[in-house]
Amino acid sequence: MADALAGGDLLTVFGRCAVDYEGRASSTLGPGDRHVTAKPDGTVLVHTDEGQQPVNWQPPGCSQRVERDADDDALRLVSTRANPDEELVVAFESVRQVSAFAVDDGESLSLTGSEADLRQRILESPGLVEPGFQPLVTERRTAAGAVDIFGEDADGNVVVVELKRKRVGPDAVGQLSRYVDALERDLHADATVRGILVAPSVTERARRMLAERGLEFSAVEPPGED
Amino acid sequence: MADALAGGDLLTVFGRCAVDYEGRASSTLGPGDRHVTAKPDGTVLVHTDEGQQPVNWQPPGCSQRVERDADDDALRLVSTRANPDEELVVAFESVRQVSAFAVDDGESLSLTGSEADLRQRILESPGLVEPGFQPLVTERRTAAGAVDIFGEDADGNVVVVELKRKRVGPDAVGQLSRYVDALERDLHADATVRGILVAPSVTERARRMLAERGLEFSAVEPPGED
DNA sequence: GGTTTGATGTCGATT
DNA sequence: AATCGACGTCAAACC
Repeated sequence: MADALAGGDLLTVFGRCAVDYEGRASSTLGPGDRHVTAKPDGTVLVHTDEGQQPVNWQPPGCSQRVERDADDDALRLVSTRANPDEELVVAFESVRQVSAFAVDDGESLSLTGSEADLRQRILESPGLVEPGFQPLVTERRTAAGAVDIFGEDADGNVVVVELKRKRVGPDAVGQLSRYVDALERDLHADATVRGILVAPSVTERARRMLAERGLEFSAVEPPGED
Repeated sequence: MADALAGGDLLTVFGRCAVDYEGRASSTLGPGDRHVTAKPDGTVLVHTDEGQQPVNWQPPGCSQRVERDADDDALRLVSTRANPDEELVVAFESVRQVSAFAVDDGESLSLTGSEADLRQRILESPGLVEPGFQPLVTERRTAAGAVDIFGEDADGNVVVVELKRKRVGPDAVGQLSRYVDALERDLHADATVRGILVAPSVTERARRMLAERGLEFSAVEPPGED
């Protein structure tokens, strides 16, 4: 088992265990049946029978080792990392299955429908934002961070576009607002800066917040399957 | 295997497979060795040998079924859900291991060091924010959302406190800023509203943004292990 | 290594 | 069912 850990295999253990974590936060989990995965990149995942997220975990890059208790011969998986200093201990009281798999996987995921795809769509058809909109730069830096699309409208006004791939809430309004404020500062007071939130839809509270700040919304869907 | 899916077991399959997903976004993944988990609550996880996150997944509540191809006898795991309409298909070309586990887990995770723990600490020792601070309400509603702690300072000014358990960036400043703006509206212009961001530390950009908006920062650590 | 932001984020609470 | 904000968020891009 220690060989598998050292040899680049993906290791899985199913059994009854208790889990302790100490690091950015602290947690304890009493005994129960769980599925534990230790990946060759240092990742550790502890899964119960419910939920998409692991109940405990350790990120890639961690050091992992298997210990066997001198007294009761019980199995323990210990994973540690520095910066931040964190430790995860999975203490098994019984083990039902241990497996080691050699993994051959050369393929990587191809995904469409992301914000990057929406940006591409806007750059190809700027009129989707509004007639006459002209993109000038993407990722333009401001004192408040990088603007998704920086451009100008049909009248030559500066336009800041913030993109979201799905329905937006107050957080996106805050983001757009920060960028508009920062640009008005950067460009002094000589230019009108319009802020347009581009997303499939907007929540009611976000719509009110946009109105209060003089910001706008334009409905555009991210590209679907092609 | 279909029995295990129906019977409340946790099912795992390791083998060479291709994965297709279509829903909020779309993805394809060519053939490779992966570890697939199907939980009795409807969760599906597809893990490669790298990374903490699954390369593909389906959330709890999905309907899952196992199909065997009439022609080549190949195994397929199909998971679907409505609202949003999503489908995940894992098509195996070879299987190295199939396991089904009955899971007995009555314990739940106990975690300390969360934002809720930080709030508790502040309510017990309000002076940590600043001398004379008096909490009045938690989760006070405003037009922009609920404020973490609403209170007043030694001079009777209204104080809005936004809590974060770790170092904060621009997003937290935007959040606090929205709450202060909303409260100044709600309470008309007759009161001074102070906004204080309470967290272990702040990034440089966030510090500048606080200063620009007349907001404040107070360094408080979340409670560690007890 | 720190900072900033996107994500098929997920998850829980509340309306 | 929709909304909102926390999360040991994770992960990537940029500096």
